[in-house]
Amino acid sequence: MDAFRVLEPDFFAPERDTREIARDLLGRILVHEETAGRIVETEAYLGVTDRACHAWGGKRTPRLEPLYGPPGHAYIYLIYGMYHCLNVVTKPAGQPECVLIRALEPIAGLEIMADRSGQAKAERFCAGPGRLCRALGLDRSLSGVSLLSGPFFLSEGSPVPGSEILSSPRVGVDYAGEDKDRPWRFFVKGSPFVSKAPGKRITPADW
DNA sequence: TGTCCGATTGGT
DNA sequence: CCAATCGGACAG
Repeated sequence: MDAFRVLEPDFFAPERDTREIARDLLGRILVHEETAGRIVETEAYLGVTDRACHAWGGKRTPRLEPLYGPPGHAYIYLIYGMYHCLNVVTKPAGQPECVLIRALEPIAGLEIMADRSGQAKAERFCAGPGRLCRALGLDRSLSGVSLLSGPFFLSEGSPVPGSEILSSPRVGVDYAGEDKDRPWRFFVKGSPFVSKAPGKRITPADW
């Protein structure tokens, strides 16, 4: 894992839009101990004004504290009593915006991922937010930790050019009213590792 | 303390 | 299409 160079802190410069960061995270590497994967799918959650965001309306609870913390840290929560979802906090403390990591292309520790995921094909190991957390061994005990150092971190990898990025509405946010259709899901065009086949509402990767 | 629900997944 | 499964949020 030493071969991976950790992402520089200025990746999370205050002036960067969370959607820009969501796109720039594509192609980067997520490492946890002996496993690693290339990010191929993300979603942006824009804080207090975004009905799909956990912090909508300024909601703040113990579980959400990491989301209100410094950028470059993880916000991990348990969903449906059995799966975990990993988010990367994108803005300075007090500004609860983040990027949900939805799929990875496995690149290290494939045997471990296969065992943990119970999946037969590598394309499925990390295809979905719950699956990738299971494959990398991530759970809420890691919520709040920095992703810029330590055994759990983000590495530079190679950013994906805009021409190779597509966007669509976010998945599973029908409860978000007027915000449910915002095209803030980003994924690598043609990647067989994304969580689901691109739907019909694909748009250019803009906002 | 009691009830309700979910940024998912896997099986029917 | 639907059940699994439980922590967290909130009402009382």
